[in-house]
Amino acid sequence: MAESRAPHQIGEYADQVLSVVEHIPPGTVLTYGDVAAAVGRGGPRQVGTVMAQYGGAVPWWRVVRADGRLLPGHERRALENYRAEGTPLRDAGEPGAYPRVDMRRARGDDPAL
DNA sequence: GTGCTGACACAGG
DNA sequence: ACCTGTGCCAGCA
Repeated sequence: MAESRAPHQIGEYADQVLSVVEHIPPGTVLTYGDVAAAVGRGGPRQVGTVMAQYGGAVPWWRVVRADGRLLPGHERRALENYRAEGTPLRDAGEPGAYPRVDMRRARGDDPAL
């Protein structure tokens, strides 16, 4: 019963998702689907929803779309981190067009997958 | 109960 | 490279 009503306790699902993201080693990235698979529950959309709310507490830039696209509006922020971590990128060479993560090389080697 | 929305994935054009 | 539609799962009006 009476569990002290913690003001909005983070659901266990969100907790697991954040945990996985925290464990992504620098220089590598995972897709939303990968994280969902690692957690073993929900889908990429659920992961996205969780990240939208608590992403600020974890290295959100290490989670990208399956095509290696960066978050709309945060490309700049992500690039800064990738440059500092040495994350392999695919340069488009076109000005104005932001580069994308080279999934073939940057994808995390998480054994959960 | 129905429908829309969302930091997604994938196939087609 | 871009856009569109469909499938998926959960939350919310």
